Amino acid sequence: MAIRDTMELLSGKWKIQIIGALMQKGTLRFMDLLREVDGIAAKMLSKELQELEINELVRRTVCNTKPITVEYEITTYGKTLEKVIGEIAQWGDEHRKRLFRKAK
Amino acid sequence: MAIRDTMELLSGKWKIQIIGALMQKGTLRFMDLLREVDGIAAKMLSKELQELEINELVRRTVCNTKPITVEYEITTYGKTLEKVIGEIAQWGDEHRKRLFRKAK
DNA sequence: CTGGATCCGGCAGGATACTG
DNA sequence: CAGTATCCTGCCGGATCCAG
Repeated sequence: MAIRDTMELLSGKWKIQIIGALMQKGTLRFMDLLREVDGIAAKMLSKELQELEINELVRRTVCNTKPITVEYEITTYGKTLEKVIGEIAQWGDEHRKRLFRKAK
Repeated sequence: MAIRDTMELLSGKWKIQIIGALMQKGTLRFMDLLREVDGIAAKMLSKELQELEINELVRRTVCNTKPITVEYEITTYGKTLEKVIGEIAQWGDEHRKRLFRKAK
């Protein structure tokens, strides 16, 4: 089933959020992502980024600055996920509004 | 972040697939879902369905037949997820095609 | 700064058996 | 048929320390 394929690529607690951050902000360094994706640990960020890179959703570029910095950005292929993630974000947004309405 | 809200509701290995099945087929009984959602165990199906019911994405109806049967269906609120899940399924579909193209 | 190595606890989730 | 109870396991992911 197609849904399984998608969810497998996006498995893990953080991948969608990472992609979401990169989609919003464009190119980001490791440190930026660490700040942007709230609550993630360096090890997890590293691991999730590797998996995203393997699946060609994210491109990793090492800059020979001193000290080394690394930039991450969405690939053109990764950008095909934009619609999906956009929908997810939007739905969550309206879901929140709904909860707020019910609260009072 | 909105994405977190969405993914929390849809957390677990099976929820999206369950919703997907219900979206396609309409109302389904427990047994039907067990067959429809390939690979899921009864315990998991039961648990995920409960969580979906709590979040008002799915409605549970007990029919007093003999023996008892229970029907599940997407709520109108759950149907607002249609676009999201549709996008996921479609993307997975094209992702598969892409993999196939690269394979040869 | 960017990560790899290690250690570790919790819990998601599978198998099986049982109940109303 | 529609679950619940129980047990067991892997591995996800957090904390911490180390290295280039």
